Amino acid sequence: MRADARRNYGRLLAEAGAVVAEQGTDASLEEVARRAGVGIGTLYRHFPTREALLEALLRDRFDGLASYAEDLLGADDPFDALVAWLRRIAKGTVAYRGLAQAMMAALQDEASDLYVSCHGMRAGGQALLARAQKAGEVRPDVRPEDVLYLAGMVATATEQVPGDAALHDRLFTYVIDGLRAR
Amino acid sequence: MRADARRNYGRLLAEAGAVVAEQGTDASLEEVARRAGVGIGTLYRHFPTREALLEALLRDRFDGLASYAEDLLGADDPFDALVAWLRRIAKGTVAYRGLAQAMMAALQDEASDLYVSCHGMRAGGQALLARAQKAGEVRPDVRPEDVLYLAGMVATATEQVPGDAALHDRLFTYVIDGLRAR
DNA sequence: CATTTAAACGGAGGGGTCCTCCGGAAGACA
DNA sequence: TGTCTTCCGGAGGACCCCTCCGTTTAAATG
Repeated sequence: MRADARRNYGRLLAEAGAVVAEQGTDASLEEVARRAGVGIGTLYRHFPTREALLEALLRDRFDGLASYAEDLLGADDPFDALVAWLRRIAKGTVAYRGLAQAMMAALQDEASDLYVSCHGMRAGGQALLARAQKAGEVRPDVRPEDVLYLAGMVATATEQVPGDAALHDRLFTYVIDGLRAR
Repeated sequence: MRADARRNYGRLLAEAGAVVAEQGTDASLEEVARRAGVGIGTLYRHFPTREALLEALLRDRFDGLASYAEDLLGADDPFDALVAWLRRIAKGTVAYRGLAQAMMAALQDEASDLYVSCHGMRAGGQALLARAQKAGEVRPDVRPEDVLYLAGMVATATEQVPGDAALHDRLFTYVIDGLRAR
């Protein structure tokens, strides 16, 4: 990779982080390129698609969630472990407005950059869920995808009502209680 | 209202219904005008904002949900009544892709066309919830807005995964069970 | 009918965005 | 220093949003 290419890649990623944090996942890519002091063509060469850019932006986060899941597999209470993991997902997903949507869409498109990139995270969640089910704490009919959708759903609602943290907590609580085996 | 104005209003509304059904709530308004055989200026005169158009499109649906709630107030089981109402909301919201989002956003903007227009529906839902809570079937900490957000959340997930009706049902079930008083 | 008038129409136009494509710039390596 | 290959930049075509205003036309009036 040539020196200028590497430099531009870094600048683009940094500015993309800022712009997407401000404007959400469908921010203007031309503005990202402008702020990075780079031509729009350069942006498209490094990130052929909006999703590719998003994926680069999220890779670390996915890895963090994967290793967090591994840590939690050693926790005492399987249910609390799952809940803690989901809470972190739901909180983190709010970082970029529109991200929850994008994630839910990606979850059903196995060829998408995002789907592939979050594989480790998915596996971690699956393990946490299986453990909690085996312990009889989570209803047995819950599928692995379900918990991710639930987290995405809560995150979506939270995005729409950014001010109301109490609402977010209540919604999260309902969903978690709905998961619990009776 | 002049005859041509009334005619154009009707055409615009009809085509808007079709286009939004196809493309979702952020469909091209220029295409709506084109299909209606009307200038773009005419569209903006009748519907100054995208939300105004959406509101006109949804008014009947809101009224239907309001009167459905009234009917259900006479049903035997308060919990089942609430669930039936929510199920109908969640199903209906999927008619237009992006609608659940728009509704959740509108719910916190009391000045928005959508917020005002769905007042009757909100009141109906509030009554159903209060009855179910008084009967001790729904946890007491649930606020009136919460149930609408929950319906919107499920609808959002369903929009993202249009094919999987079973997923939709599962998610709906979790959320409903989370609402139930233990 | 003919005329007038005010409501309604239409679409050009300025400002954005997306994405492609290719001539030109500039690293890298000899 | 010169060559070669990679990389850059931004013009350009297509689309969309929304406003503004000259023109058309329904409808009321004489």
